[in-house]
Amino acid sequence: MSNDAKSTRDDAPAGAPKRCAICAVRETSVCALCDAKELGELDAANFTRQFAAGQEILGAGTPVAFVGSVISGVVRLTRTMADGRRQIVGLLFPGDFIGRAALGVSDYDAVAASDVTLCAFRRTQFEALLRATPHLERRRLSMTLDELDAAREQLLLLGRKSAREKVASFLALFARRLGHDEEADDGVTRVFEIPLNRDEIGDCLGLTIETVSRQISRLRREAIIEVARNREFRVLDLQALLEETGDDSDGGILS
Amino acid sequence: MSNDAKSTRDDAPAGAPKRCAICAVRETSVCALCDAKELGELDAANFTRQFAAGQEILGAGTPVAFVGSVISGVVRLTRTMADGRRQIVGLLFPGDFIGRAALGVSDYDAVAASDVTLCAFRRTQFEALLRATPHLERRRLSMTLDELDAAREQLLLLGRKSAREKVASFLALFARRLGHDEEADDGVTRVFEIPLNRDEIGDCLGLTIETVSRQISRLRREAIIEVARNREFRVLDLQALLEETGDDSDGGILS
DNA sequence: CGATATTTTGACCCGGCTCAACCCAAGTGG
DNA sequence: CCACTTGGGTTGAGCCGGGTCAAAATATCG
Repeated sequence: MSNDAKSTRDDAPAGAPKRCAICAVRETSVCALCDAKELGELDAANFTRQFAAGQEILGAGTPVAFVGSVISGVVRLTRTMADGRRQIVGLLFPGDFIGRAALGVSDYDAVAASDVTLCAFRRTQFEALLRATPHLERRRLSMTLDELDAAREQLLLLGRKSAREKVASFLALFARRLGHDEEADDGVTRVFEIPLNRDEIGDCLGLTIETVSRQISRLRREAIIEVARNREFRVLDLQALLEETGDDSDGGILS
Repeated sequence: MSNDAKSTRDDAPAGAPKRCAICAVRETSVCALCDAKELGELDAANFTRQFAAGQEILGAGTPVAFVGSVISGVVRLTRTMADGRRQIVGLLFPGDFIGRAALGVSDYDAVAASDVTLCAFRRTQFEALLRATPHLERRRLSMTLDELDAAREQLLLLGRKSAREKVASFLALFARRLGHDEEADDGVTRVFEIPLNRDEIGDCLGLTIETVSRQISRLRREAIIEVARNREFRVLDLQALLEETGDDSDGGILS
């Protein structure tokens, strides 16, 4: 249960630097457009919550007490059918916002895929802040439109891409969102860790665990990627990986 | 090209009832929360545009000159891959909003599926209105979140449902959004017209035209639906149709 | 190091795709 | 008025990509 999560509200002494000012997702989160005054109001209302990997953050059909920004870690949003079939309908990375302030319940589960730190607000309080803070609502709208675009991209993936294209697209997404470059003797290698097991990757891509595994094995055999300890990926040939996604653009991954 | 569309701006005499006040989508569109004063400002800025079935409203990668609400008809949003594979990523019904005010280009095509009437605004002007009209931005956020939910529902459909479940879900959607009841000797029949051909239905559901046709034929053989002139559907057994969708809830279709 | 969970691999199968023919309604022109 | 075309839509036959089932290999953890 989410009740196990740690909450902290360590009040900084007056005059000390505001926590918001040193926030890791200051530039990308819902408060990105806020000025110093607005930031002060948010700073007074928020609290930090920690979730361990696998812990439920919001449950489908259960009351939503809080909303907030992902500071670190990855959250997965899951829809489940009556007979157990599952689809991961969203992945939230640092800076992304979780929860719908105006609604008391959620349609899907939100689960911490890795250890997650959240900058949280009481739901009803955040709703009031939204209305009182134009920059906040504007940024929230813009982020939601981006999320909608991402979801529509995923519709194309699920509806029209082959298993190989799906897996390549998925790896390219993580390379872009979580990857960092590493110097190798034969060029640069993009390295990242996927905080999902094969089952969960399958639930993202509308594939079975076996098909995901086979496609990853094949990319590895072709020396496009390397995999260590199941979840650590190294892209040896980014160009080749992007060509396998079926997309015409690189999604902004090339610098 | 969209330039062929008819535009009208028939200025009403002062004191005459504002057009917004008698708008068919007054309660559901982006201006649903606006008060009389705000409505007056919108009324002064909007203009009506008509599009014939099949006409392009916005093209992927081309500049967006205007945004607006669908007054009547259905608009489809399409993503196309380099090799021609297509996915319909959204259907806009009366009341839905088309176009992203803050962005000058769109990622997908918007095409009139049926004859469409749009309540349009110049893009940059609407962007200014958004900022000046809190009720407008709030409603736009709420509608975008609803669209996101719908897109995620569709992710589950594309990723995890069988062809039969996909087609049943699709028909149930139109029964809910466009259907009207008709008294029959053996109970009520839900009637609607789908403004898409089999090809386009396939592009919605990630299926081929043949599979769509086979599933429709099967539902017809089982006396769950009737089809006239290819696009006119009558649901003879709504309960049975809903059971074939694979969903546990009825999506609010039952009164 | 043993125990357990996860991943990989192989063999086989089936739902939905491909390819091809046919149907049917709505023009169109002789 | 009818032959011919044209553009969906339907139906059938066969195939194949990805699912299913089973077993082996590898990680993780106490």
